[in-house]
Amino acid sequence: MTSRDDLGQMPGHLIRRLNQRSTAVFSERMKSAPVELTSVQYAALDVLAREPGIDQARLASLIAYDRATIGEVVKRLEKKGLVARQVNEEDRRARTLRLTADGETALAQVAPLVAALQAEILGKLTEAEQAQFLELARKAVEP
Amino acid sequence: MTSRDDLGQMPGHLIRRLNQRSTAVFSERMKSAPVELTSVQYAALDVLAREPGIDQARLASLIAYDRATIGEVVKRLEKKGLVARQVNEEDRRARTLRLTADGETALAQVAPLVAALQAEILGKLTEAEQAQFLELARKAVEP
DNA sequence: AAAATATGATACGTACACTTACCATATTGA
DNA sequence: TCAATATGGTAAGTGTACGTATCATATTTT
Repeated sequence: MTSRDDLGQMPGHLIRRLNQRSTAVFSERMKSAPVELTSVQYAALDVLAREPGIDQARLASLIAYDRATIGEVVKRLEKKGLVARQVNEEDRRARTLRLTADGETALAQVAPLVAALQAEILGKLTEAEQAQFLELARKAVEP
Repeated sequence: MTSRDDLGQMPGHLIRRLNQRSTAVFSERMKSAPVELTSVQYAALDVLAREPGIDQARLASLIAYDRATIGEVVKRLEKKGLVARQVNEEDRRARTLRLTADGETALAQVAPLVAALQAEILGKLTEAEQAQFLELARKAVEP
């Protein structure tokens, strides 16, 4: 019989391992941060800083997440006191999201760390290769 | 103040979205399969077909997963009747893993589907770009 | 051989990630 | 305007994914 394709060569497998490396680097570097955030939590804070007052559905769509997942993430951020949630009086179904003062501080402290760790994720590649990879990745996730 | 890097350009974010796309394609295509497997479950079956009799720790290391996670995955595969687990008499700490007949069948049925869906994950890229991407991804996850 | 150490597996806890179903509120359209 | 539909949020269920602790069994060291 013909042998199946090697798992290790499959896009799906490679991408999963890449993501694994990415989250490992993120949480490792985050250990030395004043506030410990997961990468999703960071993404949420980042978007809320740019677009204060949006609701959860919009937040979810901006960072390409599921509504239910974002609900959980926001709940944890609220519990940590980094995000404030209040009912939108114009549309009582929606909850308006904002960073708290602590949230602003946390984001400001963590942002440089996150920016710095990005290169490390692709640390096995040369600068040119990293640029090339990002180019291809951007194209691959296009809607 | 200087503006933070755009989230959408960050390796970590891009990789996460890629992985999201990958798992979405996988589960979408799997809906029409005779046996519905997750990508991790498939990876486990694939490795067990090549190396019957290995234990969970070795399986975890071969597909680059955490021991605890694989324990759960194997438990579900056992429940589905696709994998058999038995205490290794040479080392009573270890559990020896094997595909059942159903497991062999499931793998044979699903393997072509999985192979076919791989290209779709990178469907936004040309053939040449896909090859280039895989090359870079392989290098990026090197140990 | 007893003590120290290492390793396989599991349990528990935390955090995603998504699906489906459901409730509340808005919007649309007959 | 009132029924049909759409949308925001939550709840429940499934399945990763990993850290830490613990237990059982092996291996190594003294």
